[in-house]
Formats: sequence, C-alpha cells, structure tokens
Amino acid sequence: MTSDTNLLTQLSTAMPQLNKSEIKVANAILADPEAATRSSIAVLAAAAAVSEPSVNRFCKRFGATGFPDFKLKLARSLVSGVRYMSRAVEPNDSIETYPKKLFDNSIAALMIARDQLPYSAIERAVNHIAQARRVYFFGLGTSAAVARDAEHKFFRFNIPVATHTDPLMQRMLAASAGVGDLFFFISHTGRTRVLVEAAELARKTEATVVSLTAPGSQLAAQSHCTLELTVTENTDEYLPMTSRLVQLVMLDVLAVGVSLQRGEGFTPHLARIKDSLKDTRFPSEDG
Amino acid sequence: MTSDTNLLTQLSTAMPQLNKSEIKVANAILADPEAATRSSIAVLAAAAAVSEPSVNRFCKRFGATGFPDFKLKLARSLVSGVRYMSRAVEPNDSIETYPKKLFDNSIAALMIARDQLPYSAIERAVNHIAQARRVYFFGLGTSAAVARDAEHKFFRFNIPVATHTDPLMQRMLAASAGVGDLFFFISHTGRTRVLVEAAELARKTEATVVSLTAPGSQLAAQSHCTLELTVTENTDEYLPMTSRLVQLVMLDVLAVGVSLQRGEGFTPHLARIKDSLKDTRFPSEDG
DNA sequence: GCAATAATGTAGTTTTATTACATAAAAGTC
DNA sequence: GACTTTTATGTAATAAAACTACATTATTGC
Repeated sequence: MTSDTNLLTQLSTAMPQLNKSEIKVANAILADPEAATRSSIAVLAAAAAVSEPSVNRFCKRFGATGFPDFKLKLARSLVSGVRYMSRAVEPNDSIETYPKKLFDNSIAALMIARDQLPYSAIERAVNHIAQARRVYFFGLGTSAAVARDAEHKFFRFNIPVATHTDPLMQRMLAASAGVGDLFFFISHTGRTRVLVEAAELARKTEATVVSLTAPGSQLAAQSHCTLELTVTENTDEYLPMTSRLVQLVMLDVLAVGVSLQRGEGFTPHLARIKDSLKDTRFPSEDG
Repeated sequence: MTSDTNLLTQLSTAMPQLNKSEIKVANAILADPEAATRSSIAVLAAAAAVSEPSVNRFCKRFGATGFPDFKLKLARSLVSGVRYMSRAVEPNDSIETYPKKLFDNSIAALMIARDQLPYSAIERAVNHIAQARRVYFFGLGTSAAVARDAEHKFFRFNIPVATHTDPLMQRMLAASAGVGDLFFFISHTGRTRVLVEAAELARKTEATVVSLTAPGSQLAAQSHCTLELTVTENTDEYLPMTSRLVQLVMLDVLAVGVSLQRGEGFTPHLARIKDSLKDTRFPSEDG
C-alpha cells in the first residue's frame, strides 16, 4: 500500500516534480476535488485545458490503474478529511437534528480513537491486569461511572476488583498497597488533584499503577503504564460526553484482552455467571 | 439529504423491502464491499447472478445517479472504516486485531441506533424530564453504571436526581411516589424482574414512568413513555458492551434536549458548576 | 385461469476510458 | 546553431463500460 497518506496532500507535495500538463491537472483537481470525483475524464481534461490521455497518464503516475480508480482513491481521501468533523449542537437545533449530531460526534470520537490505538500500552496493561492479585478502579465525577462499569466487567472475569469514589478511601488504599495490587486510574484530563495524589501514594508502594488518561498529564507521569487517550471534548459548551465513551470501549478492550490471554478454559466461569442471572429475569418471548 | 447515513447500514436495513434480484445484488456487495468499489457493473452483475440493468436499477434505488456514482458513495462509506456487520472476536485474535474489532462493533452499534432514532419518544421523554419535580434513575447490573452516569449528567442541569441500585430502595421509592416524580428505568432486556416490579409499583401511583429498553418488553409495557432500543448484543460470547454505549448516548440526547428546551438563560448555571471544579485540578499546560 | 402489474433480462446505443501512434517541444551533442 | 535523442503532449481509433428502450418472464389480484 503506497497510498497510505492523503491523496490531496500527495498532489500538492508532488507538484515540483510534475510537468506542465500534469500541473494543470493537479490544479484543476485541487481547485474542486469534490467535483473531480464526479466528473468524467473528458470534463476534467477540459477544466485543466489538457487532453484526455494526459489526465489518464496523470492518474497512473499517482498509483492508480486508471481514471476511475483514481477517482475512487480521491473520494476516499476526501472523506477522511471530513469524517472527523464534529458538529456542535446549536441553540436552535430541532428534534430532527440534535440527536443525530450527538450520535455523530460520539461515532467520530470512537473512530479517531480507533485510528490511534496504543497497542503496546494495551498489551502491557492486559498483562498487568492478568497478573494482578487485586485491581482497584479509581475515578471521580464522570469517570466514576466508568470505573463502576469496569468493576462490573472485570468482576465477571473472576478478578478481585473494587471501586471507590471517596478520595479518602482511595488515598488509604493506595498508601497501604503491596505487591500484586493494581491501581487503575481513570481521568479525562489527568489533572484531578486528589486522583494524582492517590497515584503518587500508590507509586511509593510496591503496587502497579495503570492509568487511562491524557498523554503528558500529571497522572500519566505517576503511572507505570499509561493508556493515552486524546479525545477533544468541548466541555465548555456542554458536558463531558465523548471521552467517557472512548474510555468505556478501552476498558472493553482490556477485558477482552485479559479473557483472550486466559484462553478457552475460562468460558465456563462466564456461563456460570450468566446462569445465575437467569432467574432474575422474565422469560423472553422466543423461549 | 437522504444519504446522510452509512450506505452499508442502509443496505442491510433496507433488505426486507427489496425484491429478489436486488437482494442478490445487496448480498454480493455486502460480501465484499471493498471489491465492489473496484469492479465494473458487469463483474458485479455476474457476482450477484443478475443482469447489468438490475444492478443499475439497484444503484438508483439507493439514491445514486448510476453505477459509478454508487461506487463512489460506497467507497466513501467504507472509509469510515466500519463494517455494519459486527465482527466477533475470535480466540486467536492478536493485539493488532481485537481492539479494532471492538471499536468497530461499538461504532457500528451507534450507527445503527442513529439510523433508527425514536424521535417522538425522545421529544416526549424530554418534556417529561423537563417538567419533573424529581427524577429517579433505576438500573441494575451494567445499567446501574449507566444510571449513575445519567444522575451525574442531569444533576448538572439543576434537576433533583437520584440513583438507586438497591431493589428494595427502588420498590419503596416507587410505591411512595406522587405527582411530579419521574422514574427512569434502564434495562437492555426489559425483563429484569425486580426492575419491572418497581415499574409496576410506580405505575400505580401518580408518578411518570419512562424507560430506556427493548421494544415490546415487560418493562416497556409498564411505561408511559418508552425509548426503544434494539441493539443486538452477543452477550453469550462476551459481555454486554455495545448496548450500554447506545444507552449512554441516548441519555446525552435527553440531557441536551432538556438543556435546549430551557434555552440560553441556563448556561450560567453550567458555568458555575464548571468553576467549582477548577480548584480540584492542576493547572493545564497551556494556561 | 386470465388480465394486469411488477420484475427481470436482452440487445442496441451512448458515453466514457484507454491505447497506439503521430506530432511537437525540450534537452543534449557535435 | 543545426542535428539527434529524448521527453511531453495531443489526435484519432479502439475497447470497455454504462445506460436506455423494449421484450420477456414472473407475480399478483380478480
């Protein structure tokens, strides 16, 4: 795959190496890339004031098999440029518009996170959790709900887990930790004072400190292993929304990672938990 | 704009309305969408075992001007990278594959939910919440974390909210409810016995019952207003993951809906809460 | 079981893209 | 500075692809 980078960027950077007619074609495309994806080779040739074969040669020069293939590549590049545009909710948005916008923003945030997954950090975090004797999930505010979710999830994996939203409890547990204890801190900013302080305390012990937070933050500095997340959130206008979604999916990733590491032999335990819930529910329609 | 949504999602959801040959074409495309963008109309027609005009008609049915235009639209949908089909994690998945899959599944779930938003139910729910004297968010298990998140969110909107995960508390509060009390139940299945019973108790009072659950469920039957969510979750293999994400975003939608209804005059209150958090954080790098 | 309607395919037409070749421009050589 | 070689560009013919009009085949309703 040569065309990993954006095609539009390629066009502009390659300019100096191009000859007259190719420059004309490049300019015609850059002038209105969207239109270029919709035009025929004849139309584009006219717009660039060159012949059709010149356009064709141009396309092949950029790694396409021909003009249609080039258009496809161009279309793809265009989307990747626009896809991360998050649309803010406006005061005069209606019921038809704002729910879609919020879903779109959430989807975009997950896509961005998906494209910059910290693989090695994930691997290390999974190993830490799998080896831990005990795991504490600490978060405050919105991240407290995420911590609670994590607790619920890892509990099912038969790992001794605990969540505490009380800063004093967090400090006491952190200070008195030992080998095999894993402290998992969750914070969007990584600058929440009491959380960073708890991490410092834990760091002074034999315990392991893992965090799910912003790169370069105070919290990250206190961690043995940091799962870096850069989710741009316009908290100013509304509430923290997208960051916690990414955090939740990251924890799903860790949970599945641990489960994969444990291998097949572990599924019976999950089945037992599932069975234990059976009696708490009304029977489903289909069974 | 009809083509606001992902084309692949459109294909799969439109399946039931299609006729034989169109279904063949849809399947051929879904089998390998990437290949479809590169093939000619003749190749695709052969792959689907239909005639070329059938493919052409198919394209027009989905809002394209013709086959080339359809391919372009398809290519764009593919960039967003997500197969509408959720790809299950396999035991021999590696660190490079399973995190992406999990993100993809989450994204796909949100996309599907986005394409079938229950607008009128959202509108009614927003009105109920905006008029409520007090709101209780009730959920159990994974949904308890969602309820906690909702509490955290609506609290910021200066609405008296409470969450309880203790079934006894839920029952007592439900039984002793009155006019202006709103009970918001969250359950993926809508079949959790204690939750349904609490809803029944609340229903006997003057309180309002709103639920975020599966359509046609026992819980939905007890609700004045149901926000229906049909998220297919393969809970059998792993854990409830995608459903709670959709629930969370739905609650974001409701929160924003309430905020929009209250109008501009409300933002100062949010600013006050934001200010109150300032001193709990270390200063950020850039300020 | 027949008519009416919808669905699908066939064959021809038009549009679009590609190739082969010719001409023009540029660069190098004596 | 004219000649050769190389490179660039365009013209015209060819091939491929997509579309349209129409015929045929299924499907539905009576």
